[in-house]
Amino acid sequence: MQADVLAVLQRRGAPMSAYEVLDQLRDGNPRLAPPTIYRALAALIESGSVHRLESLKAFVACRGERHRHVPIFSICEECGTVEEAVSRRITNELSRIAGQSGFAPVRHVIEVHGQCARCESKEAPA
Amino acid sequence: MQADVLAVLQRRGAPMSAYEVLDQLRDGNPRLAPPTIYRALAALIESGSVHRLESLKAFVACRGERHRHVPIFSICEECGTVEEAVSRRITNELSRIAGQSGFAPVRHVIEVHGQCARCESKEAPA
DNA sequence: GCGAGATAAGTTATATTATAACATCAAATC
DNA sequence: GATTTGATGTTATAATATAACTTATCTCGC
Repeated sequence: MQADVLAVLQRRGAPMSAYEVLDQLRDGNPRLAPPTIYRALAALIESGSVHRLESLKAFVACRGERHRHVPIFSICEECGTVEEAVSRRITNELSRIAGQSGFAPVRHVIEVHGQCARCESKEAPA
Repeated sequence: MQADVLAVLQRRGAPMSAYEVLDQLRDGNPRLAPPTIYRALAALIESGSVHRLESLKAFVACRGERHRHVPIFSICEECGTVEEAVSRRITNELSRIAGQSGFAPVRHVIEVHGQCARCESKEAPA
């Protein structure tokens, strides 16, 4: 099931809601129910193969290295495209800030909303 | 209504779901319905007085400067405490990364989950 | 083989979060 | 006082997510 869910997300290459994934997989398995999908997603997230985009309530296949990185997502509000980046500097700086108050980070959520280059140039073509 | 909602969030000083806010305000106004709360929250977020913690699906009164800052939230998964911080370095670095791909940021979501100093020391007291 | 334990998936029901769509009301303006 | 405007009320429902229990499958030791 995890493989199926991951395959759907990878084929799409863009964020999908859990229910979109569900609908896809129901084509081949009409009795599929939400818990099955959510469990597969939880396992995939645990293993780092999938990320949840908190601010979109959506899921996307990981496109960076699969472990121990802090992904930074750029989310275009026009076309929905999502880019995944990594930055040691950001990671370090977040650790530093956390350290100041003795906070022990376990998980980072970094999501930047805006407009990608493509959509920007379309909108303000001057 | 915005004032009422903000007051509830400030009194609590911790994240609350929209429905928790709703329940509070229903004490004085039993017919209150979700859209009213969500509308007030939307306006407060727009004005910067309230933030939505995406990864908690919850809302919190702003405790930083009210405008034009990029808040960084530390969320303790033990006790639920949330700290709000600001870092020019992070903001700058995110701009730099965005700039590389021509992405124009509009809104940043930075949330760090982990354990606060207090809960950490309680848990591993050696 | 076969039973015990572990893991994943199925199933049913429901909880939680959020919004659409339309109605009402009150103040501001003319 | 009619009219527009903006906030709120009201009803209904959409979208997201999980609880709780059941069933199937696998594997390991015997």
